[in-house]
Amino acid sequence: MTEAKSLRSAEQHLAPRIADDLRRLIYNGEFAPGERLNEAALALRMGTSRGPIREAVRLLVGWGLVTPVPNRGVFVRTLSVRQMLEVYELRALVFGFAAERAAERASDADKRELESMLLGMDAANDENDSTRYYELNLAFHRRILELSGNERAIQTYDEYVKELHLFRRRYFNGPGNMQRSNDQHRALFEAIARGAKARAKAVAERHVLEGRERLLSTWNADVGKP
Amino acid sequence: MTEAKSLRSAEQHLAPRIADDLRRLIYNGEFAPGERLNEAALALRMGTSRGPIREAVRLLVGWGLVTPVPNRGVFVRTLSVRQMLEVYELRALVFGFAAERAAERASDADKRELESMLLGMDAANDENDSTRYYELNLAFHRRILELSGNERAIQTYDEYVKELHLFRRRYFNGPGNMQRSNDQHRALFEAIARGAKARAKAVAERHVLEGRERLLSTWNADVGKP
DNA sequence: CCGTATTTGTCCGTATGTATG
DNA sequence: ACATACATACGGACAAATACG
Repeated sequence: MTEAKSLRSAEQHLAPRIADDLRRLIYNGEFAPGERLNEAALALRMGTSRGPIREAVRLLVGWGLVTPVPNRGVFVRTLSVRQMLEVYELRALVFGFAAERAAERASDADKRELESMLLGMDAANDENDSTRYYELNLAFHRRILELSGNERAIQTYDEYVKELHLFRRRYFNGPGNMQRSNDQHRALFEAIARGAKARAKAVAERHVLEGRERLLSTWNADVGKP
Repeated sequence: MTEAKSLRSAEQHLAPRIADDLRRLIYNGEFAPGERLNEAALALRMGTSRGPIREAVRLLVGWGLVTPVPNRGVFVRTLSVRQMLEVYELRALVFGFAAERAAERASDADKRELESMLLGMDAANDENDSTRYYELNLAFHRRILELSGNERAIQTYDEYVKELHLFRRRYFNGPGNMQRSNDQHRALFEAIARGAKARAKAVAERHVLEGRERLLSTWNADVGKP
């Protein structure tokens, strides 16, 4: 439902907000991969005209969530397994880089913050609260990216995560992997905490790549769509 | 001058072409960093209305060449030295990754192609043809990216190169560095040719990072703008 | 193979917000 | 502080192209 607009005037810059709404709708599966987005229908749904819709859609194109086809419209992007593997490789690369830098740069306060996130994930794990675990997991990774001190790296990483999100919803991590994933988080934290940059980098890369392997095997068990 | 459009009708999909024209204009310095892009003026210049201009500008935003300011318009992005250093680090990372993969995957034909590019750069160097050297240099790097077999890596790399282009025009490589740069190319080629992936990765990373250092020292000698 | 319907691409008028005198 | 100028944001209409029957 996405609370529709009620204010009539003083409502400017609709496009970015509409783009964010659309992003959420795509993540939630309301618009399935491969589906076409109808400008007029979206305009009606969002209670606006086609202008802001078009701009919002262009933003989604820039984010890689939809692909435009001339004179046909835009389609929710379908990430092939091959493409997903590619993005995972790059995500591993950037995350490894960030972890290496974080090991060099993290302050004591930063380390305490990371540890508290770790504890939170432990708790979420015990309570089998996969949603909360997922959120904390995202925040943990992002914090490490921030600690790299490289703003552009954060941006790149976010792009990858956004794209993988298209897949992650379908092939979700089972609860069994949650514990294992968090063990790796702890190993990564300890490497960062003691400034072992080479190990931090290796552990971080491996962590992402193992996530990739899990998803891949889940998919292989499925023999789902290409 | 960028040959203006002459065809009047049957010309559709203006936005992507306009965006590409604008990209060239920015690269050529016609629009200086920090300068504001006026929609109406651009529409007049391109011989179209403001609609396609708006969309083209949004594409530029997605490419990171311009930054939008609410109710103020878009401005040609000014890459700070810090930002440039960040992008260089990431470019080095991706290039190192690609070189490692290329060392594993390059066929004999691929290797011959790389070597011919190398010879072309030698020739351009001898003739002091920096424009041709620059083109071949770009193609050489790009070919290695392609050999990585990771399409998304190519895309990411292209993004970085586009952004750095904003800077490269001002702080251009002197001819003295051309020889040294090509020596590194040769070392990289040899590592790829004999499948030494670890060395290929290291050489590739160092190559980009040394380019970064050169640019940095050029800038330090300048004490130019932030 | 052709006509029709639907959808995207384009254009321009109007409103709103910011900066400048 | 106020008025004016100016640029973008939005809305709706027209034109072109594709898909379908």
